[in-house]
Amino acid sequence: MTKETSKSAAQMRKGVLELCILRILRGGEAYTSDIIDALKAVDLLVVEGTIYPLLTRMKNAGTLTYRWVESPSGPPRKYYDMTDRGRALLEELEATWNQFVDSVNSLESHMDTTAKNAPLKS
Amino acid sequence: MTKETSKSAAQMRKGVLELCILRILRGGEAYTSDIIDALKAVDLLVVEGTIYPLLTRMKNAGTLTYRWVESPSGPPRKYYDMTDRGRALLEELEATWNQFVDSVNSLESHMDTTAKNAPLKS
DNA sequence: AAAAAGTACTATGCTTAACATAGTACATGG
DNA sequence: CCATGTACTATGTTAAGCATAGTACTTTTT
Repeated sequence: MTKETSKSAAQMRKGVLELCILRILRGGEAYTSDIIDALKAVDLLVVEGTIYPLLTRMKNAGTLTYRWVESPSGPPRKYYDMTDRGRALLEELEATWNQFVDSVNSLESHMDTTAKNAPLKS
Repeated sequence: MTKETSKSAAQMRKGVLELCILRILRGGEAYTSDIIDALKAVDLLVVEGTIYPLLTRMKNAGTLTYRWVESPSGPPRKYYDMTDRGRALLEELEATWNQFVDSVNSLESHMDTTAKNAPLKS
């Protein structure tokens, strides 16, 4: 992947991380490292620094809650879970995402949309 | 669509507009209003102000060229076309896009990834 | 018991692309 | 000749991912 496309990839990630987190949490509560690992596994995250503030934003927005759970090794963990508001948002984001993908892919086929206005070659 | 999801939609658009423009131009040269209309038709663009600077960026990056064409009504138009570099970038962005969609959608199914680390309920 | 290492979370600033809005220039029509 | 419409340009704002550094707590090591 070139420098140019990796920049595009970073931009594409914007806006879907929230959806991805909600999708992960649909399977049950998880703590930050679990979420990070799941996202990294599918190359949707580069660094931890991105996810911590996002989880805080989502918690403040009322889409997530967390509870402290003692860890077998290390400091206690925040286990996150969806709220009802989060479940509603997930549904909306699913619809938005599917629409979005359809829109982008629709540009693959009908390339005559612009042809009707094409000028004569000089 | 709520205020929250429309924000997400705006974020999702980031990074794919370049790909979309290249997809549109694959069908042949087009001028800015053609491109804007095509993008608006599939809800991938809100305002013109976004696309003009983007086309300039892409021209400066060497992925696009343009030629002036007299208009039947109004000022002359910039007709854009892909360069060889643009065609190469298009291929890369196609791959990046497909990978990206697969990644996001892969989070739909295996929701047991995190379950193995799930704590006991208190 | 003190030092070292590892884990989990927090805080600050940067970059970039979409958005918003206003403004300029040119051509046609009344 | 002025009004209207079309095409392009310019400037500033916002927001999310990225980069990096730092704090706090726990377990392990010597």
